[in-house]
Amino acid sequence: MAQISLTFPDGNARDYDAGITPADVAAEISNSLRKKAISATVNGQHWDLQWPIEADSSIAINTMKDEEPALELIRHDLAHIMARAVQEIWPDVQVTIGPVIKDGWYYDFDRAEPFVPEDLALIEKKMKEIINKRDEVRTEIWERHRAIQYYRDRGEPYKVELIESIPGDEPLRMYWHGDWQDLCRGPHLQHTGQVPADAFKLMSVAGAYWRGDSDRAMLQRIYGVAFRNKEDLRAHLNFLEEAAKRDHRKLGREMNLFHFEEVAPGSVFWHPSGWRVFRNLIAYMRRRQEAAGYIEVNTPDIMDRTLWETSGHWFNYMENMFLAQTHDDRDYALKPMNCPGHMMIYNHSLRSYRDLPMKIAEFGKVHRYEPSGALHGLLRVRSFTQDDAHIYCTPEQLTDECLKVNDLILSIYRDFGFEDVHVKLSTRPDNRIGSDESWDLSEGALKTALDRAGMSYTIFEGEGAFYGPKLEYVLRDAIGRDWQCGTLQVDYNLPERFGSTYVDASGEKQAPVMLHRALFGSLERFIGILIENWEGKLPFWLAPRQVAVATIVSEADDYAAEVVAALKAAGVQAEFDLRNEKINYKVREHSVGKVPVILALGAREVDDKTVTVRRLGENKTSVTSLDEIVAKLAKEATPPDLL
RNA sequence: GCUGCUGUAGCUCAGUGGUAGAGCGCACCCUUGGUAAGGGUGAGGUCGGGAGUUCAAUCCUCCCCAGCAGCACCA
Repeated sequence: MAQISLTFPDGNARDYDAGITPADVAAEISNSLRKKAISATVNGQHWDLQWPIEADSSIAINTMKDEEPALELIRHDLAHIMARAVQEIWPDVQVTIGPVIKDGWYYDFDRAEPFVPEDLALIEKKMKEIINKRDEVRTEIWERHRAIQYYRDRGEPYKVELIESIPGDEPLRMYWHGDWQDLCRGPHLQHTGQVPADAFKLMSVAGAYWRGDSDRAMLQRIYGVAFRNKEDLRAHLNFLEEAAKRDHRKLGREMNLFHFEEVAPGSVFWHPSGWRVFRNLIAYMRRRQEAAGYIEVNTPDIMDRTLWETSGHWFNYMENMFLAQTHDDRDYALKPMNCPGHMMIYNHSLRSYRDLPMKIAEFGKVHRYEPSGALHGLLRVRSFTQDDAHIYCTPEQLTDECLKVNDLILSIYRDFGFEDVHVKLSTRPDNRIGSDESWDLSEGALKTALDRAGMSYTIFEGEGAFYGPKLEYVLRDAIGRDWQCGTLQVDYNLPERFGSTYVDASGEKQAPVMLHRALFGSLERFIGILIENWEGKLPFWLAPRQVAVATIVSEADDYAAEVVAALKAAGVQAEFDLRNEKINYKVREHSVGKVPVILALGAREVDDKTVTVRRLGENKTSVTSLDEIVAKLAKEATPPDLL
C-alpha cells in the first residue's frame, strides 16, 4: 500500500497508508482525541473525519475549541437535525436547502400548512431528542442518477431539481444523521450527540422564494441560531434585545421625532424635534460642501415625461416612479433622482474647461415607489431628501475628483463617530445603457481612486446603476451592524444623452464626465442610523433638545427663565419645565426623551446663582455657576467642523 | 410585490355574536416635593376601511388599506 506523509501543526510529519481518514489519525494519537475530534483541516480545507486522505498533506484535528470549524459544524448539523425533526413530525413536508448563515442556519421547507410559532417549540424538542440519541453520522458518494432516482421515489422534487442543476457529472455526496438522509457537501460531526443541546434556539419562520427567485414557489423558512455553549447563546440573545432597544421607530416615538400615516405610506411626518436634527445635518453638510467648492442649487420636483425619456428613467426606472396627473394632456413624473435637473442647469450655459470641475449640489427631495414590503421606518421610505451633488469634470480630472469625494466622505463620517467604513464596488448590470468602453473607463476610474486612497473594497458584479458603476460606503455602528450610506457613481452616459459639452483649451467642444455622489445618502435614513447607533442619545451638537431647565419649587420660576435665556443667547437649545411636578418625575420624563442635560433649580440655586447639572445616563449631579455651564454647553453645542 | 402574522383611546395592551376596558399620557383639583413615575377627579374610541352572513358583527366570511418579520428589491 502506498505511503503518504501527513504534517501536523507542530511541524512533525508522520507516514500513513494512503486513504487513511482523520478519524483514524485521531484515534492513533489518543482515545480522548478520537472522541473529542469534530473534523480536520487538511491542506487548509475543512475536512470530514470520514473522508480519506490520498496524498501528502498538512493536517490539523479540530475539536470544539476551534471556533470556526466548530460553529460551522454545529450549525450545519443542526440544519440537518432540524430537517429530520420536521419530517419526523410532519412526514409530508418536502425538504429543500439548509445552509449555515451568520450566527446560525436556516432550512427551507415546502408544506401546505404554514408553520406557526408553537410548532417551533415542538421541533426544538424533537431536535433535542435526536441529539440525545447520539445517532451516527455517515457519508457515501453516490452516482448522480441513483441520487435523482432516490429523491424521485421519495417525492422530493426540489432535491431532484437541485441535483440536476449541479454542473458536471461528478458523483454526489450523501449524508445520514441516523436514518435520515440529505444531499450535502459536508463535512459533518461524528454523531448528533456532539451538538450542544443547550446552545441553539429556533428563532422564526418566514416565507422565502425557492432559489431566491420571486417568480418561483414560496417556501417556508425556519431560522435558528447556534453557538458552542449556552453562554454564547445567551450573549447573542442579549445582543438582539440590545438591538431592539435601539429601534429608531420606537425611539422616534419616545423622543417625539416623527411619525407615519396611512395616507402617505413610506413618507415621514417630521415633528419639531426630528426636524431640528434634520436641519442640523443640512447645516453641517452645507458648510462642508461650500468649503469643498460645491455650489448649491434647487430644481423642480415635477418635470415632463420628455426629460425622463432623455435621461432614460422613463424606460429604465418606470417601476419606481410616481407619475403626476394634471388637467392638461402632458405626462409628468415626480423626480426619483436629481441628476436630470442638474443636467438642465449645467446645459443652460456654455461651459469652459476653466469651469471644471463644476460641483452642483442640492438637498433634493426625491420620490421612489418602493415595493410595499420594503418600507421600514426611516431606513426605507418612498420620499427622501438626498444630500446630492453632481460633479462635472474632464476625463483627466476624474480620478482626482473621486479621491476628493472619498476623502470628504471619510472625514464627515468621522465627525459623526463612524470610523469603521468599508466600500462596495458595484459593476455593470445587465439592464444598462452606454457602451462597454465607457463602462470600462468608469469602473477603472473608481478602482484607481480606491487603490490610490488605500481603501479595501468588495466587488459586487452586475449590481451597478443602469447608467454607471457605483461605490457604496458602508459604516459599522456602535454594536457592529453595517449600514449603507454614501454613494459615488461615475457616469459617461447622462452627459452624452443630454448632449452636454464644455469648450476645451483649443476651442473644441468636449463631453464632460459626471460623478453622482451623496454622502449621508438619504437624510431620513442617516437620521435613522444615528438614532440606532447612539440609542437616541445623540451627541450634544446634534441633539434636538439639548437642555431641560427643571424647577424644583415654583420660587425658582423666574430664575429658570433667566437660565433659559442665557443658554439660548449662547446658541443652546434650552427649554424650561415649570410644571407642578416633582423633580423625580421631570428627570424621568426628560431622560426618556433623551435630553442630554437637565439643569435642576431649587431654592439653593436661586440664592447662589448656580445650577445643578445632571447628564443623561449618569445618576450623579454636580453644582456649577450659571456662567460656567453656559460657556461649557455653548462649546459642546458647536458642530465639529466649527471647533 | 410574495408568504405568514397584526390592526381596539395619543402610547402599550386586555376583552366579548347583544354597539367596550386597564395602565401610562391628557384636562382639572390637592400637593412646593431635591434627581427615573405623589394623590384624587374627569374627558377621550364609527374597535383600520368596505361588503357579506346574522334578529343582532368590534368579534364570523370575503375584498381593500396600513403595519410587523422574512424573502425579493434598494438610498
